[in-house]
Amino acid sequence: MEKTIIGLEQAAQTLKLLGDKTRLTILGLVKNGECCVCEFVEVLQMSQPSVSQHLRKLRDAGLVKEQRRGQWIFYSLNTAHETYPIIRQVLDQIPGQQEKLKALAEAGLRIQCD
Amino acid sequence: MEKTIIGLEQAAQTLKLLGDKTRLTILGLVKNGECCVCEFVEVLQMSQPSVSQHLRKLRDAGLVKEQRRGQWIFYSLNTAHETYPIIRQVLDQIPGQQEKLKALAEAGLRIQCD
DNA sequence: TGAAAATATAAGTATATGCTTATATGATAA
DNA sequence: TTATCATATAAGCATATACTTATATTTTCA
Repeated sequence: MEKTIIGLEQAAQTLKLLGDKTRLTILGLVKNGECCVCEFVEVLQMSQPSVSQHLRKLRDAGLVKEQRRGQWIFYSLNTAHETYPIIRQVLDQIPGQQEKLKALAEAGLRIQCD
Repeated sequence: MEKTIIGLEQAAQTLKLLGDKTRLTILGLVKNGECCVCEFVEVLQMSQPSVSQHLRKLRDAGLVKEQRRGQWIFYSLNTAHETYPIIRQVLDQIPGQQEKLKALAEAGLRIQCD
Protein backbone atom coordinates (compact mmCIF):
# COMPACT_ATOMS: atom_id res chain seq x y z
CA MET A 1 0.00 0.00 0.00
CA GLU A 2 3.11 2.15 -0.07
CA LYS A 3 3.33 4.74 -2.77
CA THR A 4 6.96 5.62 -2.34
CA ILE A 5 8.35 7.14 -5.45
CA ILE A 6 11.93 7.87 -4.58
CA GLY A 7 14.57 5.60 -3.17
CA LEU A 8 16.08 5.87 0.28
CA GLU A 9 19.38 7.07 -1.04
CA GLN A 10 17.84 9.90 -3.02
CA ALA A 11 15.58 10.78 -0.10
CA ALA A 12 18.61 11.11 2.15
CA GLN A 13 20.39 13.31 -0.34
CA THR A 14 17.33 15.53 -0.68
CA LEU A 15 16.80 15.77 3.06
CA LYS A 16 20.43 16.71 3.54
CA LEU A 17 19.84 19.67 1.26
CA LEU A 18 16.75 20.61 3.27
CA GLY A 19 18.73 20.26 6.48
CA ASP A 20 20.23 23.71 6.28
CA LYS A 21 18.53 26.82 7.61
CA THR A 22 19.47 28.95 4.61
CA ARG A 23 18.30 26.47 1.99
CA LEU A 24 15.14 25.68 3.90
CA THR A 25 14.35 29.38 3.99
CA ILE A 26 15.03 29.69 0.28
CA LEU A 27 12.58 26.88 -0.43
CA GLY A 28 10.06 28.51 1.88
CA LEU A 29 10.44 31.72 -0.09
CA VAL A 30 9.71 30.07 -3.44
CA LYS A 31 6.95 27.92 -2.00
CA ASN A 32 4.30 29.98 -3.76
CA GLY A 33 6.22 31.78 -6.46
CA GLU A 34 9.55 32.74 -7.86
CA CYS A 35 12.29 34.97 -6.49
CA CYS A 36 15.47 36.35 -7.97
CA VAL A 37 18.89 36.14 -6.39
CA CYS A 38 19.00 39.71 -5.14
CA GLU A 39 15.77 39.11 -3.25
CA PHE A 40 17.26 36.12 -1.51
CA VAL A 41 20.32 38.16 -0.66
CA GLU A 42 18.14 40.89 0.82
CA VAL A 43 15.89 38.59 2.81
CA LEU A 44 18.60 36.24 4.02
CA GLN A 45 21.02 39.02 4.81
CA MET A 46 23.98 37.11 3.54
CA SER A 47 26.57 37.53 0.81
CA GLN A 48 25.62 37.09 -2.85
CA PRO A 49 28.19 34.35 -3.53
CA SER A 50 27.00 32.38 -0.56
CA VAL A 51 23.40 32.59 -1.74
CA SER A 52 24.40 31.63 -5.28
CA GLN A 53 26.24 28.59 -3.99
CA HIS A 54 23.21 27.40 -2.06
CA LEU A 55 21.02 27.95 -5.11
CA ARG A 56 23.40 25.94 -7.20
CA LYS A 57 23.14 22.98 -4.88
CA LEU A 58 19.37 23.13 -4.99
CA ARG A 59 19.40 23.45 -8.76
CA ASP A 60 21.97 20.68 -9.29
CA ALA A 61 19.72 18.37 -7.30
CA GLY A 62 16.74 19.45 -9.39
CA LEU A 63 14.78 20.85 -6.46
CA VAL A 64 14.49 24.28 -8.04
CA LYS A 65 14.64 25.54 -11.59
CA GLU A 66 15.96 28.82 -12.87
CA GLN A 67 14.76 31.16 -15.53
CA ARG A 68 16.54 34.22 -16.80
CA ARG A 69 14.48 37.33 -17.40
CA GLY A 70 16.53 40.31 -18.39
CA GLN A 71 19.40 40.77 -16.04
CA TRP A 72 17.68 38.80 -13.32
CA ILE A 73 17.58 35.08 -12.79
CA PHE A 74 14.46 33.82 -11.10
CA TYR A 75 14.30 30.62 -9.11
CA SER A 76 11.21 28.58 -8.43
CA LEU A 77 10.23 25.18 -7.07
CA ASN A 78 10.61 22.39 -9.59
CA THR A 79 7.19 20.87 -9.10
CA ALA A 80 7.90 18.27 -11.78
CA HIS A 81 10.78 16.71 -9.88
CA GLU A 82 10.34 13.31 -8.30
CA THR A 83 11.30 14.66 -4.90
CA TYR A 84 8.68 17.39 -5.06
CA PRO A 85 6.03 15.53 -3.02
CA ILE A 86 8.36 15.08 -0.07
CA ILE A 87 9.51 18.67 -0.30
CA ARG A 88 5.94 19.93 -0.40
CA GLN A 89 5.13 17.90 2.70
CA VAL A 90 8.04 19.40 4.54
CA LEU A 91 7.32 22.95 3.43
CA ASP A 92 3.73 22.61 4.56
CA GLN A 93 4.97 21.84 8.02
CA ILE A 94 7.33 24.72 8.63
CA PRO A 95 6.58 28.42 9.15
CA GLY A 96 5.80 30.30 5.94
CA GLN A 97 8.31 32.84 4.71
CA GLN A 98 5.77 34.94 2.87
CA GLU A 99 5.78 37.83 5.31
CA LYS A 100 9.43 38.44 4.53
CA LEU A 101 8.56 38.92 0.88
CA LYS A 102 5.74 41.21 1.90
CA ALA A 103 8.19 43.32 3.83
CA LEU A 104 10.42 43.44 0.75
CA ALA A 105 7.50 44.60 -1.38
CA GLU A 106 6.63 47.33 1.12
CA ALA A 107 10.20 48.52 1.02
CA GLY A 108 9.94 48.69 -2.78
CA LEU A 109 12.63 46.05 -3.19
CA ARG A 110 10.58 43.39 -4.88
CA ILE A 111 11.66 42.72 -8.47
CA GLN A 112 8.94 42.77 -11.08
CA CYS A 113 9.51 41.81 -14.70
CA ASP A 114 7.10 41.63 -17.60
CA MET B 1 -4.43 28.14 8.02
CA GLU B 2 -0.91 26.98 8.79
CA LYS B 3 -0.54 24.47 11.54
CA THR B 4 3.20 24.56 11.80
CA ILE B 5 4.33 23.37 15.14
CA ILE B 6 8.07 23.59 14.97
CA GLY B 7 10.28 26.50 13.99
CA LEU B 8 12.39 26.70 10.90
CA GLU B 9 15.62 26.34 12.82
CA GLN B 10 14.50 23.17 14.54
CA ALA B 11 13.09 21.83 11.29
CA ALA B 12 16.47 22.34 9.62
CA GLN B 13 18.27 20.58 12.45
CA THR B 14 15.85 17.65 12.29
CA LEU B 15 16.09 17.38 8.51
CA LYS B 16 19.85 17.40 8.72
CA LEU B 17 19.63 14.33 10.92
CA LEU B 18 17.29 12.69 8.41
CA GLY B 19 19.66 13.60 5.60
CA ASP B 20 21.93 10.64 6.15
CA LYS B 21 21.33 7.23 4.63
CA THR B 22 22.24 5.33 7.78
CA ARG B 23 20.02 7.38 10.08
CA LEU B 24 17.15 7.39 7.62
CA THR B 25 17.36 3.60 7.47
CA ILE B 26 17.41 3.39 11.26
CA LEU B 27 14.24 5.47 11.45
CA GLY B 28 12.69 3.30 8.77
CA LEU B 29 13.50 0.25 10.84
CA VAL B 30 11.79 1.58 13.97
CA LYS B 31 8.88 2.98 12.01
CA ASN B 32 6.56 0.29 13.32
CA GLY B 33 8.35 -1.02 16.36
CA GLU B 34 11.52 -1.15 18.36
CA CYS B 35 14.93 -2.56 17.56
CA CYS B 36 18.03 -3.12 19.62
CA VAL B 37 21.51 -2.01 18.68
CA CYS B 38 22.75 -5.40 17.57
CA GLU B 39 19.87 -5.61 15.12
CA PHE B 40 20.83 -2.30 13.58
CA VAL B 41 24.42 -3.49 13.34
CA GLU B 42 23.30 -6.65 11.57
CA VAL B 43 20.94 -4.95 9.14
CA LEU B 44 23.14 -1.97 8.37
CA GLN B 45 26.29 -4.03 8.11
CA MET B 46 28.39 -1.45 9.84
CA SER B 47 30.44 -1.26 13.02
CA GLN B 48 28.77 -1.14 16.41
CA PRO B 49 30.40 2.13 17.48
CA SER B 50 29.31 3.81 14.29
CA VAL B 51 25.72 2.68 14.81
CA SER B 52 25.81 3.78 18.44
CA GLN B 53 27.01 7.22 17.41
CA HIS B 54 24.17 7.63 14.95
CA LEU B 55 21.70 6.47 17.58
CA ARG B 56 23.08 8.97 20.02
CA LYS B 57 22.48 11.83 17.60
CA LEU B 58 18.92 10.72 17.05
CA ARG B 59 18.36 10.34 20.77
CA ASP B 60 19.99 13.65 21.68
CA ALA B 61 17.63 15.37 19.27
CA GLY B 62 14.71 13.52 20.82
CA LEU B 63 13.72 11.73 17.63
CA VAL B 64 14.02 8.29 19.20
CA LYS B 65 13.86 7.03 22.76
CA GLU B 66 15.72 4.17 24.33
CA GLN B 67 14.69 1.55 26.81
CA ARG B 68 16.94 -0.95 28.46
CA ARG B 69 15.68 -4.51 28.80
CA GLY B 70 18.22 -6.85 30.23
CA GLN B 71 21.47 -6.49 28.43
CA TRP B 72 19.84 -5.01 25.37
CA ILE B 73 18.87 -1.44 24.72
CA PHE B 74 15.88 -1.00 22.48
CA TYR B 75 15.26 2.10 20.40
CA SER B 76 11.94 3.30 19.11
CA LEU B 77 10.39 6.38 17.51
CA ASN B 78 9.58 9.10 20.00
CA THR B 79 6.04 9.72 18.87
CA ALA B 80 5.57 12.34 21.56
CA HIS B 81 8.25 14.64 20.17
CA GLU B 82 7.24 17.83 18.45
CA THR B 83 9.13 16.85 15.31
CA TYR B 84 7.29 13.56 15.06
CA PRO B 85 4.68 14.73 12.54
CA ILE B 86 7.29 15.81 10.05
CA ILE B 87 9.28 12.63 10.56
CA ARG B 88 6.21 10.51 10.05
CA GLN B 89 5.47 12.34 6.80
CA VAL B 90 8.95 11.65 5.55
CA LEU B 91 8.96 8.01 6.61
CA ASP B 92 5.66 7.46 4.84
CA GLN B 93 7.27 8.59 1.64
CA ILE B 94 10.35 6.42 1.54
CA PRO B 95 10.65 2.69 0.98
CA GLY B 96 9.82 0.59 4.05
CA GLN B 97 12.62 -1.27 5.78
CA GLN B 98 10.40 -4.00 7.17
CA GLU B 99 11.59 -6.73 4.85
CA LYS B 100 15.07 -6.41 6.29
CA LEU B 101 13.71 -7.16 9.74
CA LYS B 102 11.81 -10.07 8.30
CA ALA B 103 15.04 -11.44 6.88
CA LEU B 104 16.61 -11.06 10.33
CA ALA B 105 13.76 -12.97 11.92
CA GLU B 106 14.06 -15.76 9.39
CA ALA B 107 17.75 -16.01 10.14
CA GLY B 108 16.86 -16.34 13.83
CA LEU B 109 18.68 -13.12 14.66
CA ARG B 110 15.75 -11.09 15.90
CA ILE B 111 16.00 -10.26 19.60
CA GLN B 112 12.99 -11.08 21.71
CA CYS B 113 12.67 -10.06 25.35
CA ASP B 114 9.79 -10.55 27.76
C1' DT C 1 31.46 50.73 -27.38
C1' DG C 2 32.09 51.05 -22.42
C1' DA C 3 30.39 51.16 -17.72
C1' DA C 4 27.44 49.29 -14.37
C1' DA C 5 24.33 45.82 -12.45
C1' DA C 6 23.12 40.92 -11.50
C1' DT C 7 24.84 36.62 -11.07
C1' DA C 8 28.20 32.74 -11.25
C1' DT C 9 32.46 30.58 -10.31
C1' DA C 10 37.04 29.76 -8.22
C1' DA C 11 40.19 29.37 -4.48
C1' DG C 12 41.16 29.36 0.30
C1' DT C 13 39.96 28.31 5.11
C1' DA C 14 37.72 26.98 9.38
C1' DT C 15 34.48 23.92 11.19
C1' DA C 16 31.46 19.85 11.00
C1' DT C 17 30.79 15.14 9.98
C1' DG C 18 31.33 10.10 9.87
C1' DC C 19 34.24 6.66 10.15
C1' DT C 20 38.00 3.85 12.63
C1' DT C 21 40.35 1.72 16.72
C1' DA C 22 40.68 1.42 21.54
C1' DT C 23 38.62 1.45 25.89
C1' DA C 24 34.90 2.00 29.44
C1' DT C 25 30.42 0.75 31.41
C1' DG C 26 26.76 -2.17 32.76
C1' DA C 27 24.19 -6.57 32.88
C1' DT C 28 24.24 -11.57 32.98
C1' DA C 29 25.89 -16.07 33.81
C1' DA C 30 29.25 -19.47 35.36
C1' DT D 1 33.79 -12.88 41.78
C1' DT D 2 35.17 -13.25 37.20
C1' DA D 3 34.28 -13.74 32.35
C1' DT D 4 31.37 -12.51 28.67
C1' DC D 5 28.01 -10.05 26.04
C1' DA D 6 25.79 -5.65 24.63
C1' DT D 7 26.44 -1.04 24.37
C1' DA D 8 28.58 3.57 25.04
C1' DT D 9 32.27 6.74 24.83
C1' DA D 10 36.76 8.78 23.56
C1' DA D 11 40.33 10.04 20.43
C1' DG D 12 42.16 10.46 15.89
C1' DC D 13 41.70 11.22 11.01
C1' DA D 14 39.97 12.04 6.29
C1' DT D 15 36.40 14.20 3.87
C1' DA D 16 32.49 17.37 3.39
C1' DT D 17 30.48 21.73 4.18
C1' DA D 18 29.66 26.73 4.33
C1' DC D 19 31.62 30.71 4.46
C1' DT D 20 34.96 34.48 2.67
C1' DT D 21 37.36 37.31 -1.00
C1' DA D 22 38.47 37.83 -5.70
C1' DT D 23 37.26 37.42 -10.39
C1' DA D 24 34.53 36.03 -14.53
C1' DT D 25 30.25 36.17 -17.22
C1' DT D 26 26.11 38.12 -19.00
C1' DT D 27 22.86 41.72 -19.70
C1' DT D 28 21.39 46.47 -19.93
C1' DC D 29 21.90 51.19 -20.65
C1' DA D 30 24.18 55.53 -21.77
